[in-house]
Amino acid sequence: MKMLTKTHPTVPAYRRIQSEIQALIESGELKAGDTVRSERGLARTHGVSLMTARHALRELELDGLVERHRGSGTFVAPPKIHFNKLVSFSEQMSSRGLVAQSRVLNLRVGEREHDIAARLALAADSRLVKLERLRQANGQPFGLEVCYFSAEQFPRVRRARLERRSLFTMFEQEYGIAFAYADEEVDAVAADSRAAELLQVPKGAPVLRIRQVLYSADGKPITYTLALYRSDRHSLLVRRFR
Amino acid sequence: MKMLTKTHPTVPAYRRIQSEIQALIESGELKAGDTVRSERGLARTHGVSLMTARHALRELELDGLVERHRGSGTFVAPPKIHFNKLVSFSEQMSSRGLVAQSRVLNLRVGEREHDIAARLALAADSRLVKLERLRQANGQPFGLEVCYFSAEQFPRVRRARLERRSLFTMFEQEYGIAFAYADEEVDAVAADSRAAELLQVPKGAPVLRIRQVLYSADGKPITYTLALYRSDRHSLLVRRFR
DNA sequence: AAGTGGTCTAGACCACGGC
DNA sequence: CCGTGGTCTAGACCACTTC
Repeated sequence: MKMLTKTHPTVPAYRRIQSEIQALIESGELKAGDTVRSERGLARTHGVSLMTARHALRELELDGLVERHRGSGTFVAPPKIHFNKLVSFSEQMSSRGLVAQSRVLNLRVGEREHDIAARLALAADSRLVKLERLRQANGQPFGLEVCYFSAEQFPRVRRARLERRSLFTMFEQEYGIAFAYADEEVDAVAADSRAAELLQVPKGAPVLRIRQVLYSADGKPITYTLALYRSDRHSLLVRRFR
Repeated sequence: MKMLTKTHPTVPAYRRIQSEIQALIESGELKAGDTVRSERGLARTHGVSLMTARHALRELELDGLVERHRGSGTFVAPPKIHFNKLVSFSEQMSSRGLVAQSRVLNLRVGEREHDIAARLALAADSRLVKLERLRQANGQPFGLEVCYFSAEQFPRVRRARLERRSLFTMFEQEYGIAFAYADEEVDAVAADSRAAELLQVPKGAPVLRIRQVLYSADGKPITYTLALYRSDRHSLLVRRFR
């Protein structure tokens, strides 16, 4: 019944313990397979009860950072490969050791396209920003992306910035929007003549089409993107469960 | 300090409480938005401590079955739409209101294909079962699937059964294998003449190619499937997070 | 046997929500 | 104000793994 020793916003004790261990793992001081201090050890040195120390380790387990084995201990989990993870184009490229580049082909403000507005849960005649970019990896054309979003809600778009920063970053920094998830519809289509030329493939070549709606943390659709990828340079990885 | 009142395998108290509430939800007795009994209420009627009742509700929350709100209570969560879920062909079809059919084009035992054996973590010269099926929906050709698995581990394959039961079911019933997840690599290719004929599309038409490795619950790869789908009749839905 | 995680108790105080 | 979930205590016994 003490409940003292806190800065006012009262970070729970189990959170502090959890963060401390998480920091050790993220800094590399604890590597995959290393044993993590036991419940009893943590309880003693942090001056908390067993249940509280246990809570901290349980949360780390739920986050996938540690594995717990009855009778033997708690261990740093092997780094997870993130499947079905939402990443920006540049993150995607750099994780494969490629240099990402983007060329803005078109940037128009004020487009009206009913079907796309509908997908973004906007009024049918809403003004949209339409941004068309050619994605390149190591200087080679890779994909063609056309992205739409509300011109009213997001008026500050500057072409120059988009050449360097991702749209992703722009939305986060300029508008404080945190993206949470994206729904993608994937199929195969034949490249039309314009796409073929830009992607440098024969007209009619099969390309991967991805139509994506990106949602913010509060569940609102923010952008709609139609993308065509050269199939020889891009394939999609999906993990399905259960 | 009692710890009595148990059948021998000792189902933990929090699990019993959890199962009981889960049953109420699954049977429809509790519907989305309904309030679930409080920690204190459950503790009293189940004769357990608050921490134990709390544990039960916490697990239900982690399973996504309930939402908890401090100060107001615990509520049945709205039913979740399962994204990136592993389902059989027939489940996939019936969820769209279509009738699934399968025609076995080929069933060969004893194939040796080094690259595929490698993907299944088998010795390079392992004997494989190769099963080729034409998938149809409402009588229309839909996709072409070639599936491989170890002939040594799974010798009991009967053509007749595969026309009706899914491979999925066969593995589960005959070998007690529970599938856990699948990794899929998706791209777009042009239909070769055989695929074009079977799928009734022009030669060279873009088709969606999915190469899938299916894993059992213990993380072992069980089957490798190469599938081609008519793009006009099938598109893949993926949800990506974060 | 010693140490670990898993379950559990019988309380407590707190912050928050709705009345 | 009262009921709710969130955090926490100072213990306990059990099942399991390692030595």
